[in-house]
Amino acid sequence: MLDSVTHSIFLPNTMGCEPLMSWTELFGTAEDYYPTVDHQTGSDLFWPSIHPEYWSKENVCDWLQFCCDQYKLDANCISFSHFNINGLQLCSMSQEEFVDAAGICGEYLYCFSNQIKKKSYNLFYFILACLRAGGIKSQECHSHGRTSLQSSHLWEFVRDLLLSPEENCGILEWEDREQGIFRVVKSEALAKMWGQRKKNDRMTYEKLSRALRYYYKTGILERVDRRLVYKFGKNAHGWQENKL
DNA sequence: ACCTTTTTTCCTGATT
DNA sequence: AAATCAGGAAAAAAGG
Repeated sequence: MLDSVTHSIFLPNTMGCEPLMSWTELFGTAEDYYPTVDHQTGSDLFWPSIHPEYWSKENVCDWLQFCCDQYKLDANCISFSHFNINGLQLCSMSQEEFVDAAGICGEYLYCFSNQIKKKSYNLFYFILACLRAGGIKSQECHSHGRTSLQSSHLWEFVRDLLLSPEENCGILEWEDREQGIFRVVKSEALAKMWGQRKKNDRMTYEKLSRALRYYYKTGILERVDRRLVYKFGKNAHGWQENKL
């Protein structure tokens, strides 16, 4: 039910970004659903609970992740590096800049960012409710203080690591940026990090690489005959420098 | 409850 | 010799 409704926010009429009016109409007040929502819990700053202008980079990431998840935006058309910014910067982005950074998704993101800038506490509450209903996922994302987007698949994890120098710390390295060829520099570290992500402390590079080999079949990766070297295949997206 | 896809685990054997 | 690569098989986890 949430899905159908929320979709209608984003996939409707043209480019126009008219404000969302009907939250209470649709859902009742947020309090009806989450009477105990506390929008300034001690430890973690939930991004929905603070005005976007005050968001940290992490908050922006979480917001982006939320949008992708909740509105089924294709993360592949989003240039993550463009969103390595804080809330103030996010708020000052024009529609053109959103489109630059995220193609067609940028229009929706622009739309949504406008909504949250506007004020609409009901909207904040609604988002918070979605996050909580969606369970641990987004919260974990927070508690681990991740600065990159969570992605469920191994190849996306690898890709995002490749794309975020901060977290990468020399674990992966581009061999040929244009062709999507990369090398695993620290195999054990990679396995450990993937294990962390999956909450599996028994992960090893042996096992991780088995999973990577399965990608050859699906065209996510292509075989490179060098040890510890892989190449993104035609079915992998979002790794190119100038994507869209 | 069921089904599909992805990932994990384990293994045998080859290669570097 | 120690890592890595190759996949088959099967089980578990995830997602729908």
